[in-house]
Amino acid sequence: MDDPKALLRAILVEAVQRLAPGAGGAVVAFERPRNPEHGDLSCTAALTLARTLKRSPREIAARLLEDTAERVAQSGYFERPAIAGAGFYNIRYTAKARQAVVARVLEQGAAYGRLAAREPQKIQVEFVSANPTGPLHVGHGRQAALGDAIAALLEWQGHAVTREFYYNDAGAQIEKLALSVQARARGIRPGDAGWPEEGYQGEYIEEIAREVPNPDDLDAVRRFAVTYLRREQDVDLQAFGVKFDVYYLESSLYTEGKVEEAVQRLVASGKTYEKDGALWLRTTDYGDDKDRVVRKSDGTYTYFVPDVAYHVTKWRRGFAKVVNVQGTDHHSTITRVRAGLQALGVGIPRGYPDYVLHSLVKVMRGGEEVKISKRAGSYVTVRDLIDWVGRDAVRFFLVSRKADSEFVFDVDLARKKNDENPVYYVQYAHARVCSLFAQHGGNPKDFDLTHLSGERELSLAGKLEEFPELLEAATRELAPHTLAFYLRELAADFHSYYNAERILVDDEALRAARLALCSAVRQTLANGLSLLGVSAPEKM
RNA sequence: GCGCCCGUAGCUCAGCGGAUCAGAGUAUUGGCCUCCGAAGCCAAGGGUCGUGGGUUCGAAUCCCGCCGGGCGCGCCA
Repeated sequence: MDDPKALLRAILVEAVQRLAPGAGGAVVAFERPRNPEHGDLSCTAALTLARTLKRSPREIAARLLEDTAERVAQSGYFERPAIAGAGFYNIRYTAKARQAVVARVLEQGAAYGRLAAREPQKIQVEFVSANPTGPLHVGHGRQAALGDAIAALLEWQGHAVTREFYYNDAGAQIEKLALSVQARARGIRPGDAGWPEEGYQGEYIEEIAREVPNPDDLDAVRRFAVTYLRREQDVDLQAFGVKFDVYYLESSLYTEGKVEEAVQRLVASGKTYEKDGALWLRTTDYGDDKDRVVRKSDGTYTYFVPDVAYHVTKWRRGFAKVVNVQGTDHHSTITRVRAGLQALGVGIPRGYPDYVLHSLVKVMRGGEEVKISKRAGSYVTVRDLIDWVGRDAVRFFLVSRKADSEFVFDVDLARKKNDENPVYYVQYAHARVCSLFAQHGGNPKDFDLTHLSGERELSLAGKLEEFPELLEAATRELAPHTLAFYLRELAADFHSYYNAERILVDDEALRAARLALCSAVRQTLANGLSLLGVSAPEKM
């Protein structure tokens, strides 16, 4: 089946090139007018061209219209276009085009919205990357929800995606963990004499301490504690429905000589210098506000070095694009890591890697902020959230906001099993369609979509048509929250339609066509929810 | 003090490569089930888009100042 929008674009690009021979096809851009009176698509080419052509947008639009109106209308997919406002070229889909959308969704099924990438890339998304020093906190939850959704979106655009978890299994934090567990095993409690400096105080330390077989062997304690907490994090991630392809150990960067190699390359690049007994890198040459220490005067490396070495492995492993999902508190590392990669001079692109930084999550319950949990002490855990509101609500809520906005997680709202809760609202739309099938006796097999002629059903079909391009934009912006908003809107349109029109009418042909539309809605909801890692229940 | 991010309806937030951008949900108020799940729908009220300038034919959107909030600013990781 041909793609109406691609056809429209081709016609307009051709006309634009006649009008402005130098202009690229990129000026043919479409907007989705909010006001339905302005049609389904609005081409802004005339506005964009006004400056270079030095003519009024309306005049250019009129020329475009004259040149293309006939062909556009003849396609059968669009009404005759019209010029409006400052010079917008407005297009409305015909009933035939909308009916075709329903057919397309049903034909493609679980693949509706997927794209066969024109240029498939090997892409890595690194997220969570929590050190094994305690249970995952809500910030990790936000990263897990965000990162997994971004990875899924990239896969849907046809890319080969690796989900990766990087963790520090050897540094000072781990040492502190081992000392804390050891102290606790010897009966020393936080605040007592002999309690390690800045030791971990959560109750989980006590649990580990109770089970550690040989408290006097610090190495053994360290290994035991790390294994214990890694296992616990895995259980939580599994409960959250997130699965990683690769767990990358920081220690391997040392044992495999990658850290040493990175340092040697940096020195060879001529971008380093010695000062005060330490080795520095001129990161200021790459936009950093101060130079950074590579090797401390005591001979050990700063964390910056393994960080750079780690990103070199990403590049060497063939990841053309890397997305790191982290909290905004890691902001300063961006410039530093990129500068380090540039200084190596191994051909890594300037903006490598990409970052998605998210702000804090504030958990509210009973009108008050929750700041502590029994198990972890000073913070709320992912496990707490899942226990309180269920996995679906946690995942949907955590991706339903722009990453860089602070997020207030309203536990009471997420617990509600009614219309106030957006997760249930969307899932309910899905279950409602399933319930229609149950009453009808299954999914309709034979249907004639030309019976879909009402304004409401055609507009609902139009909403389905937006899905693929919405996913494309969400992926480009690395912004899964737009998908959460879309699903809410689609559910709203469906509920509205359902209340206005009876689906299971006596007229068999009409009934079959309407059920086919509902089926397409269900499919689209299910596809969108699965991208967010949220279930699409048939009954609730 | 410096850097980055944020400030949109009572509340939680979309919109920010300029034009067709004042939006959604929720809360409040009033309607809709003898009929497909009312876990739903329809409608009303509610904002000089933090503030003061600037650029433009046009600014919530771009630029600058200020106010308010968040996060960074180690030879810590």
